Amino acid sequence: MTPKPRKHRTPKIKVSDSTILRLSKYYRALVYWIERDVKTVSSDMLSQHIGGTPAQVRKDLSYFGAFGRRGLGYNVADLKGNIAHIMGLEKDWRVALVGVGNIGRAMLEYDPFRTQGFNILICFDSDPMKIGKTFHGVKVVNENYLEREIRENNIDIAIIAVPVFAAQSAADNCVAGGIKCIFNFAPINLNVPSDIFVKDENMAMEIESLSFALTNPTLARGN
Amino acid sequence: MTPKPRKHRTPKIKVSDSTILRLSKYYRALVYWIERDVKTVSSDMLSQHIGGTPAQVRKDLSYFGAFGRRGLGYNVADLKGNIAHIMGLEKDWRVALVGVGNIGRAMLEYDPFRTQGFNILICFDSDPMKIGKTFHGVKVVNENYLEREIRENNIDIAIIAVPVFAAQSAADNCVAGGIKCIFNFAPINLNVPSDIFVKDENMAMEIESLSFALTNPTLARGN
DNA sequence: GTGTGTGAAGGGTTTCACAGCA
DNA sequence: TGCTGTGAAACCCTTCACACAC
Repeated sequence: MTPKPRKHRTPKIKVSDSTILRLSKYYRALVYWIERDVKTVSSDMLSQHIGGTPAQVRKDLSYFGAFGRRGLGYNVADLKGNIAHIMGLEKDWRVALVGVGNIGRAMLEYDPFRTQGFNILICFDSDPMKIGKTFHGVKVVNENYLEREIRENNIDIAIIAVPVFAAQSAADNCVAGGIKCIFNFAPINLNVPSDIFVKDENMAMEIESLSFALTNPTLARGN
Repeated sequence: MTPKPRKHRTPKIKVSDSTILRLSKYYRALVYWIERDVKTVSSDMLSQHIGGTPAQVRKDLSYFGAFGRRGLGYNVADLKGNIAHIMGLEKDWRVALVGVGNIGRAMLEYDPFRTQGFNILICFDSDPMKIGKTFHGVKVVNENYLEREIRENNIDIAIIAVPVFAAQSAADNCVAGGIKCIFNFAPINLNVPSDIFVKDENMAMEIESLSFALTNPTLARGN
């Protein structure tokens, strides 16, 4: 009768990376509809909004629970809350930025970051001209102190935005400092223990895939 | 006897996006070895360098040709040349940047871009404070002229780095101007004709997948 | 009737294992 | 012998289709 609060379940199997990325998209779509006072959505609406199929939406969600009501669809606010909880988006994360170059500074200024609980608390660089200065309210510390500062500041996520030649040792120091999660912008395969989660953001790769798509219009597929 | 020049073949089937992204990695690895005067590599070396399996390396390459020599491996310079040709990396691409905000400026300053033949020739913005100015040697033009300028400058690739609310209309104007390839940083699903290749770079999604990985250490998988 | 939740089918990518060639 | 190239097997993800709940 009354809409029961739904608890999400934990899948027995590891869930695919594409499912997780789609959950992010669903989340953004739900925020969009909340702003517009839409109360209920169907898997069909969700799929159209993000560019997918209704079956896939239902499958993705079904890994974590039964959030909808048959014949009615999903309550927008509830589903948003459930996804936020599944993905840990209500939490605040303590983030460190290693390398205050162009990409690093773009991350500092990137708003969706801050507003979603990803707080860059400390920056590192090896350039004496930058050490001691403040960028966007965050102090730049000598990269030599990476391990200690990561540990003492209880950092959850390290963003590595240094040149290739410095990336592996930066990662090593982060790991030594106890980091469990790395967001890596350097176009190199970081060697880390298997319990460390590394997410690569390799702009060069993405760009080159555009070149491939233009060169081979008949071979390339979407994303 | 003499190492014959190998021509690459065109696959009969569409090749997966992950294969293309790995070709980029192989390419980077080969450049690395050329700098170090390594003449020959095996699929095993390649796979270790980028973090994969030897079988996958061979399979990926086999879609495009037989570039190795049984019992010997691959000639580094030849393979680099072949991959460059497959991916169109010897070409120069005419790129337009739509939106000169933080991300846009980071793209302007991003070196791997320029050095690989991706030339940002023109920028667009709607901010009167920016129009007419020059960033990194590139002039900023009023976004209203997007369609015309894209056409007249024969732009191959448009980078969309505007806020969400402006992204769809920017894409529409690019398409009207004849663009075939879009690199989209706005966290929104762009609606474009099916012959337009769109590559999404959604930082928020990537970041949220880190949050998921930290929240569910046992469920998350690599990249 | 409507739209979800899900086992089963289908399709695509990765891994295996070995033939074939240097 | 050593390592590639490649069909076949295994695996994973997506799509289908329908029972079921509202």
